Amino acid sequence: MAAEMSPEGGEQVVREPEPEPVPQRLLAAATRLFAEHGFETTSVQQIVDAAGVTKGAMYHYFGSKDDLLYEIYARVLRVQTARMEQAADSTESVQRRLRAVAVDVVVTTVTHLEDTVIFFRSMHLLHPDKQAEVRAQRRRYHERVRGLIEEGQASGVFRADRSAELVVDFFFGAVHHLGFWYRRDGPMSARQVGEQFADLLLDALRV
Amino acid sequence: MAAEMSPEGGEQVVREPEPEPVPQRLLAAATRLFAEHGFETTSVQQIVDAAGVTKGAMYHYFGSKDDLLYEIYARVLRVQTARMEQAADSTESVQRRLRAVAVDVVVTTVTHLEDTVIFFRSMHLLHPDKQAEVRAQRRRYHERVRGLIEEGQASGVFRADRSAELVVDFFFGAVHHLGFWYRRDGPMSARQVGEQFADLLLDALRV
DNA sequence: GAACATGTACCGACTAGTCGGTATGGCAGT
DNA sequence: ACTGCCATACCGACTAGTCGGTACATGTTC
Repeated sequence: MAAEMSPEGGEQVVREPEPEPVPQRLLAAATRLFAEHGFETTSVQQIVDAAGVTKGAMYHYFGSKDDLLYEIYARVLRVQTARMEQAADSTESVQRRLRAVAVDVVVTTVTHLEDTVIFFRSMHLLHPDKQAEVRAQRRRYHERVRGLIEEGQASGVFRADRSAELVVDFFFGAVHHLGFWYRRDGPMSARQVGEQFADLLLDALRV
Repeated sequence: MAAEMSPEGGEQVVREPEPEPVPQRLLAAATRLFAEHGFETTSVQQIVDAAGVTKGAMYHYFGSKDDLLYEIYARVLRVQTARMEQAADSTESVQRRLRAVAVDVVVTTVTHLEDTVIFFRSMHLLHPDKQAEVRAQRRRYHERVRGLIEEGQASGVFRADRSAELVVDFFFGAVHHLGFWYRRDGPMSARQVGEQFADLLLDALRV
């Protein structure tokens, strides 16, 4: 669509369907280009070209190039917060809940792999205030999962001689690194990777 | 040392000890600044200021700013290759060898945490040829570890219903993510983290 | 021992190009 | 008439890298 709407190609030839609103097109273009080339190797000009608008339009909706990046972070955090509430707050056993959370975070990560790549590669490029905010929200997520493990350890379901803090760091490290190697067209689906990562996590905690 | 030798400060006032050779000083400054601020947010001028030389000197030894980055990658690969040979090629049990490799890669990663941060954050900034070369060498390392796991699975020491490939991805993901959270002045030493990461890996493979 | 040639290790002024962002204005819709 | 949504033209700051130059060390010749 963006290619068809290339400014070089002249007039807008596609009439239906209704084009995506400019802010969403800008975010989609920014996401793809930041994931592929990096935030700083991507110019504003490239983003607006890919979105089929000009810089005036972009600066109408976004205060700065940095705001585009931050908006991607905000989106990731909204998704992860919503899904955490969904997976963790059930009445099932702690093992099932931990497993559900583990599978879900992998599936969500893989579903938004471009966002994941950008998220972990560009943290240092965020304004320090926003970086602190992002880290704090990540921390809360981390603590929710640690709480599940500690709950299981307290009840004897998980072995208690493993640092819950470190297990969470270990697991999330594995998940966040998916951006480096996972291929959507590879042999394993997101779900399969999620199930196996959950198995590995629960194996590590097995009594 | 670098501060004392600041160009703004005028003449070179430090006579002993013999100053580190310029190329090493440039690499040390580049490593610190790339880890702290990112490759592209760091200017050549900042690097040479920190190294106490000028850009002319830098370009005498390095063809480009990109060459500095590549040299950091080459250094990481040299270290990891040497240590792999050391840890993997013993006559001990496969469990002990896998454990030794696991501890070693964590300790090495933490010892060179700045290099790790740069390595995983800047891969996309390498020239495609060099990126392919780096990935190939990483792949060989990955396959060595997978081979250890498969050897253990074949001999019945490790459970065989876990994908060795995925276990390696899982473990290395956790290790490579250390740059995001590990603090040298934190509660755990590199060795302690290494031992616990090794425990988690071997737990996941336990029969 | 001095003079000279050469090579090395730098210095720092400079440049072309690119960048993010701004100011302004036209147009369509209400 | 006003407002929102853009496009266009332009600006100043900054960049990586180049280039002409200097200082010094070393080896050779006389």
